Formats: sequence, structure tokens, C-alpha cells
Amino acid sequence: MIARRRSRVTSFDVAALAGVSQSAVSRAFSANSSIAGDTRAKVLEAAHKLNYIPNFLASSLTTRRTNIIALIIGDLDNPFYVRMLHGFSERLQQAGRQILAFTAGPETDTDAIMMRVLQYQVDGIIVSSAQLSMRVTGLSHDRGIPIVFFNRYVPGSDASCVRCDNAAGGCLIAEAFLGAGAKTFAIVTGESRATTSQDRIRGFVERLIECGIEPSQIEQIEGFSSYSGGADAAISLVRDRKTALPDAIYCVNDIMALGVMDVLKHSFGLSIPGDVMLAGFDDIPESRRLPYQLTTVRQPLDKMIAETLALLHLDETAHPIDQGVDRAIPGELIWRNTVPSARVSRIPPGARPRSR
Amino acid sequence: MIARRRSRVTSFDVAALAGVSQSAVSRAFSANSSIAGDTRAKVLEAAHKLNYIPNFLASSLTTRRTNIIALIIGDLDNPFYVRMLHGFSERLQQAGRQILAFTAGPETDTDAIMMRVLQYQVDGIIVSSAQLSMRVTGLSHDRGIPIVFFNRYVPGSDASCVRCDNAAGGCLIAEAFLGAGAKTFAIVTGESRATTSQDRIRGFVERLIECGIEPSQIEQIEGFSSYSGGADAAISLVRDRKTALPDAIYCVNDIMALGVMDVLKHSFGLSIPGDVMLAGFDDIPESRRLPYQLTTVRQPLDKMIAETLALLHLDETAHPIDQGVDRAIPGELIWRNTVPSARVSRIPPGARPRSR
DNA sequence: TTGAAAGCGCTAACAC
DNA sequence: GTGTTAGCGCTTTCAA
Repeated sequence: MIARRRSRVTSFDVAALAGVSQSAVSRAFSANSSIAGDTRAKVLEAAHKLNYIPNFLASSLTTRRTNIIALIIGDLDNPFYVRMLHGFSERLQQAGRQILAFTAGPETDTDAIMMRVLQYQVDGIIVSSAQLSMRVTGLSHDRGIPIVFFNRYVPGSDASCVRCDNAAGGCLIAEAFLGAGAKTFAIVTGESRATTSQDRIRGFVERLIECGIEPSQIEQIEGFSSYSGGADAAISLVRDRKTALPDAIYCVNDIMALGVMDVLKHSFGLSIPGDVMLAGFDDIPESRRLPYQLTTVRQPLDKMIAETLALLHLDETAHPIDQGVDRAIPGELIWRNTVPSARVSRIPPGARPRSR
Repeated sequence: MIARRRSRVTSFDVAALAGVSQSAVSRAFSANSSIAGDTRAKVLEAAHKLNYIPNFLASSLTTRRTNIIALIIGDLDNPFYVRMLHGFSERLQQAGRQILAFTAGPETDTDAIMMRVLQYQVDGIIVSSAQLSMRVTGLSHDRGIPIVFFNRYVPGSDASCVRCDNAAGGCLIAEAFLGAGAKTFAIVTGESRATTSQDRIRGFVERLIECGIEPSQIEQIEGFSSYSGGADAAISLVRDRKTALPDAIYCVNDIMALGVMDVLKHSFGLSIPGDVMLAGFDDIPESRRLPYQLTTVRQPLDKMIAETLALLHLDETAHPIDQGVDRAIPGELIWRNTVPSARVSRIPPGARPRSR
């Protein structure tokens, strides 16, 4: 058993042992500060002897930088957001910064989380979950803390946002289905409040309609952005059915598509794309696996991360905060085996749906 | 564009507006401190007017508590550790604490990460990745920061550890295979340095040998704890083969088992458990899905999390730090479809392998 | 280059 | 219950 709270080793202790002033210790630990080589050496040696580690929080009081970035994660059950976390973590860690992580389910009060984030004087905030109120993004800006929304936006807010061009992605899927000869469609939707889901639906539907599909040929069913939501959607799509199955099913994200596919194949013995075509969105690692081979739209994750970090201006301490920036980065259609690759499309080239 | 670094609103500003002293403001924001109801009301109102939010980092200087817990995550590609993160996040968030997250691949220098963790004066550290040197755990203890290893331990160290009883779990799988009539075995191993993998192998092998299996009937192949590692292992297991396939394959974790299964079925047209039995360890959500239905050992995640948090003694500020505690919580065998359920086992009851 | 001294924003005795 | 005061551990002028 070790007693807690022994008094800490401070820069004063180190200074005393090294025979220098406390400010010399401070200088020894900060890069490019004017200090003589041997002074620094003396300090470092004393520090090592005492197991001294500078208290970063104390220094943040004066420097006003914590090197902490808050990341609010909406859905860890979706592998895409796990990959996002992974990506940010690697990039940030190698830049000497840390992630303060928050998870927020659909029912979580994101504003409450933000209040906690703000108490910690983070250097930046990345939000990939349900929308925040404008008041809270305002509080963040007041404090000079940049905030960027990842793959979602707050309509009408001045906060910046980086996302996949979701509407254009939906459009790509529509064209793939059309090119393969589909005439009737089902959309498995995500959470209705998520702009991501809305945009992916809109791009898809608008393109279909442009190409002469009747709205009555497009049905929608809720999938709640989860594997089991997708599975349930598939069940009700097949079971309670009077008319023929749709030719093609578009899942607004891959994780739902996996659920749909598993149920279609294993519970109903349907073949894909033989009996129905299927497509997703995201390109999570699972989609590439042997049992799935899912045709989908790949989100440009690396670019999105780089762009998000750029908008945070982490290294330019005095940089003003960007507002209202909206970066929509195009995704890429990944052809695999769930849509027959009649790649030669005879789709009218006409104007595509606009990005927002 | 918003300029950065406007001077902050402090408790002095609030005090001035409310017509009270600065300490009154401090009191107003801390629970159970002696302050009159209407004084607090006045303060809160002024604070609201000024958009004041207390600076938690400043207060941590005196209180010596940050409400931050560091979590070092070894492998985000393994869904088990994603679930772990999720679990800790929920429990900690609802207790008003935050997670400072670090990811550490197999090649990451965990000691370097620890040095960064220690700069942040966290209230506790949870490590679920490669082993740390003893020197670093010592530094943490010196500072009065409790540290607990999650599902791994540092042999010979005095750091505490919470884990699944991995050896006993391996033993369970051995018995399941034996009960189903298997005589020859393959083990797909994880990272060789991970105690988790070692223990799971040991428990399995010892039990087999106790039951009269010759060591020559047990082959081992590296799976590197990943899906693709499992897939590769399956390929070399089948392809470069002169003798018959083993009766049963034991993957030291589920994510590898999925890779093995996909390859066996889709690349080689093998049936499971018809041609080979298969079992994993962890019980990740994917294992329950229709295409897999994997027989496995369920790690008692909730209990493990609760136990870890208990060892941290987050609420008892003065509690001494536990040392050398080792909690091995038994896992549960989950029978699904990859091992024929000849559940009536005629296995000699003799002494089981010991836990460590 | 170095040391002294004044903060950074807050908490916690201590008197009143 | 409230204000005064002395820190918490560090950075950063400012002189020397």
C-alpha cells in the first residue's frame, strides 16, 4: 500500500538541487528558450534524480494552451466512428496532443457535455454526434476555442464543418443501381435527425427522380443507424409484404447494410445481388470481408481528418477562428459484389443534386 | 472570423458584477459549501450574464483532482476494446469524470505515453495495452496516481490488474472440443508478448494434456490478434498441408476467429463445424451474428470495468493505492454453432490449470 | 543568460 | 455566512 498525496516534487525542488533559480528549471524544460547548455544539463540531471515531471496543467494557466482536444463521439457501435477516433488519435498523438474523449448516445444531452468540455480549456473541439444548440457553439467561440463538426452540421449555425459529400454519394449509389437495371427501390434510413442520413437520402432520391423514377417506387424504412436496426428493417421489409421485393436496397450506412444482408441471406435464403441488389455508405473494414463484399461509397476519412485538423489551426495560436466553413469532400464509389457491375451506365448526365 | 484570446471572464469579474467577494463566487459553484441561498443566486445570475464557466484546470491546482482518467487503449481494431472504451466512458461520464484517451499500437513506446499521461495530473490510469516498464509504474505510484492494468499484467510488477480468468477460459474451450470428440487441435495465437494470449493458450493446452492428448496433436500458428492475421493463419493452415486438418481450431480471440471462419468457408468451401470445429474468446457482438454464431468464452466486461473502477478508489481521495492486486474474473462459455454441442462431457474432473 | 517578482484562475484556511 | 489572504506549480516580463 502506498499513501496518496505525498507532496509533489516541484520546479523549486529541482532548482534547489541544481543550484539555480526556479525559472531556470522552467526554461530547461521549454524548447527554444534562452538558456545555456550546461545550465540545462544541470537542471535535467537534478530533475531526473528527483523523478520530476513538469505539471502541464499549471503551465497551461499562463500559456493558455492545454494541448488537449475534445472529441465528442456519437456512435462507437458504428465502426466508421471507431476508425475516425483511431485516425484522430494517431494524428494528434504524434503532434504531441491528447484527446479528451466523450461519448454521446442519441439521447445524451450534448449541450451538457459541451459545458464540461469548456471547463477544461481545451485547445479545440471536434463534434461527431447529434447537433448542439447554437448557444453552446457561441460559448465556445467566446472563449476563443475553435470547434468543428465532423460529418454533420448545425443548420443555421456559424460553426464550421467537415464532411463527406453525402448527397453526391447518394447520387453515386442511385446511378449504380440504375445502371444495373433497378426500377424499384427501398431506402433503409439512419437516425432521422442526423444531417448525414438526410443528405444521403436526398442525393439518392433526387437522382432517381431526375432519371425518371416515380416517387411511388421508392419506399423508406427506418434502420436507426445500427446493425440490429438494419436487421429489423430487413425483416419487416420481407415479411409484411404484399408486393414484390424492391430491386435494390440502399442502406444509408454500411453497418445497417451488414444487418440487412445477414437477415436477407440467412433468415430468408435470398441471394444478393441475385434477388435484391444492396449498397451501403462509409466503406467500413467489415464491408470488404469475404461474406459481405459490399458495394458502397467510401468516405475519404484521411482527408476529412486532415481538413478538420487544419480548420482547428492548432499550431497558429493567434489564428482567428474560422466560421461557417463547410468542406464537403467527395466520396468514392467502391464496386464490389452486391450490385451487378453493369458499369456502362446510360444515365442522363443532367445536373446532379446540389451538395447541401 | 473571431479573434482568439480575448481575455477570459474570471471569478473576479463575476464577483464584481454580483457585488460579492471572489471567494463567494467560488463557493457558489461548489456543492456543499456554506453559502446563503440568495448569495448563490446573485452569483449565478451574474455568472450567467457574463457567460462565466469556472476554469477547472485552475481549481485542480489546489484541489489536486482533475476528474480526468487516462485510458491507454491497445487495439481499437478489436471490437472488444471498443466495447471496453464504451463501457468506461459511460461509467466515468455519469460520475462526472472525463477520459483522456491514448492509443498504442504494438510498436508504440508505452513508456513514452505514460510520461505524457503523468504531466496531466490525472486521477487514475487504466492500461489495456502492451506492458510498461516497472520504472514507469513506479513514477505513477510516486505521484500518488493509481494505475490498473486491464486484461494484462506486468509479471513481477506490483501494479494491480483486473482481467478475465484467461487460463480458465482456455480450459473451458478445451473441454468443449473434447466433449465434441476432437482429437487433434490447432491454436491460432495472438501477439506473443501479450499475457492475455499466453494465458489463454496455457489453460487450453494444459487441460488437453491432462485429458490425455499428446502435445504432438496440438499445433500452433500465429494470428497476430487481428482479423487479417486470422485469415492468413487459416490460409496457411489449409493450403500448405500434408496431413489431415485438425479436428478443432481454437482462436485466442474472436476477431481472429472471424477471419479464420470467413476464409475456411468462402475460400475453401469448408463447413463449420462439419469439417472443423472452431472456437474463439471474448464474445464480441459480431460473434453472435447470423453468419458466424461462434462458440466462445464471454469476457465479463461489466464486472471487469466495475472492478477496475473500484481499484482506482476515485471517490476516496485519501485511500492508499492498492498494489499487487490481481482480480481474475471467470468468463462464461457461450455455446453457439461452431462446436457440436455434445454437451455431456466425459472429461476427467481432475485439477484444472491454475489461474496464473 | 540569469534571477526576482508578478501573475494565471481558483480553493481553502482563517478571522470576523 | 462572508471576506481576506496565502498559496497551487508554472511562465513571463523586467532588470541585472
